[in-house]
Amino acid sequence: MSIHTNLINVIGHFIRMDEDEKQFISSLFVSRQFRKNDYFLRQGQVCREAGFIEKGLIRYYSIKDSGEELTFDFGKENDFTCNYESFLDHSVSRRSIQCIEPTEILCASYENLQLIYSKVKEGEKFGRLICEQLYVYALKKATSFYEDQPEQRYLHFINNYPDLQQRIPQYYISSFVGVKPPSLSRIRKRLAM
Amino acid sequence: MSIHTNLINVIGHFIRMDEDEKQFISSLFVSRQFRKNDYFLRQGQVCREAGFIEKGLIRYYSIKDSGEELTFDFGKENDFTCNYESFLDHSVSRRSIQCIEPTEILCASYENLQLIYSKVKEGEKFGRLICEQLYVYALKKATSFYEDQPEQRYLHFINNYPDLQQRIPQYYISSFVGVKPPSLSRIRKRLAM
DNA sequence: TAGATTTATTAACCTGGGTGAACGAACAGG
DNA sequence: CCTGTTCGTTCACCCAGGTTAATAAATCTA
Repeated sequence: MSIHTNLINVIGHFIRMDEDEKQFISSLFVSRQFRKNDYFLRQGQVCREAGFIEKGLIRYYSIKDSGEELTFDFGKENDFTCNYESFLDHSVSRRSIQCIEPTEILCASYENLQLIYSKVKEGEKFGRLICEQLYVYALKKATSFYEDQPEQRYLHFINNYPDLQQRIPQYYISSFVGVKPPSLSRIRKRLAM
Repeated sequence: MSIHTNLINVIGHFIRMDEDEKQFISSLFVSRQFRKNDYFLRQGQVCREAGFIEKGLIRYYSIKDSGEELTFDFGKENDFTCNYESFLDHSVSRRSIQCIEPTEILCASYENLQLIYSKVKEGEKFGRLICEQLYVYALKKATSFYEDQPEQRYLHFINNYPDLQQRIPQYYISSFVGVKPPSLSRIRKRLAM
């Protein structure tokens, strides 16, 4: 019986598991393939699965009242993904999760996730640590809008994700940074000089 | 033996407790009095207590490299408070929590909080729900910088906290909204017309 | 209460991002 | 290989917020 090595390694950064538990956790995830532009989650749906990105690249976005698309995050290999709020309380998602490359995601249903929490020794701890990590990340994101200019946010992006810069269209990046495409062009021009 | 009524009521919004548990939880919190401008937590310290604001008003702020003070949140009666990151892993806090009114805070040490998690039936659930609430709030905050103009963020502030507007100096509010005081003045002038 | 300090507003000027449009490059599909 | 589309950049113009400084109002405090 095969095991999802990357997934187990990443979970291993959070908690300790014995071999049976690794096998058990692995068995709760099923691999799904997505083509470019396919959706892992669509606005208006309820997020019923949590995912682990085995390969590929996704973006999180929402649509403003004005109709404007807003890309506020990306996910790549070895990242977890879901709309956490929607996943937790089965509320309708206001955000979409779209693959911007051919992507393989290991998916676990809400019920299977609960099995990890209840059956695995440190399962509850895993859930809490994931939530704490999400919180710290969201807080950092909010803080960057207080503390940094768009130029600095762009620099953070290319420093934190040097590989992603090549794989993501500029207009997704500009949205992520919080400016419009012409402005990101100007920033890039300034930095190049 | 007296019970912290407000505290227990607020916790009651998250979990169910029997009378013994209410009494037990109450006993883990000790009341502390703060004068205006006193600190619940100073930048550079480790946050060793979580608090419940019984009465008064606090602000969260950090200092930018430039020396500029940045007020990014407020807390008022019936809110919980701490620097969650620092509290959880005993890391040094980069943020300060200061009372901007005479304030009474019911305080529980890290160890006492762990007692709630371990001894109270739904204690773990309480911890998780608090974390989820923090996450959702931080995410909303980040989102508001993507979606809203300063004017809209100011309007959200006065709609969400109509009572606080009178109790907080303008230059804290302007910082919270993400603009400088002259700009908030202009926004207020625009709105008044 | 008077004087000192802090806070809020206003003005003038500057800067950086938004907007709409044009252009060229890259790309996809037939 | 050509053609239509998409994407990134650039331009000109506009506008909102930043900056600095002056002033007015509110608050402390002795």
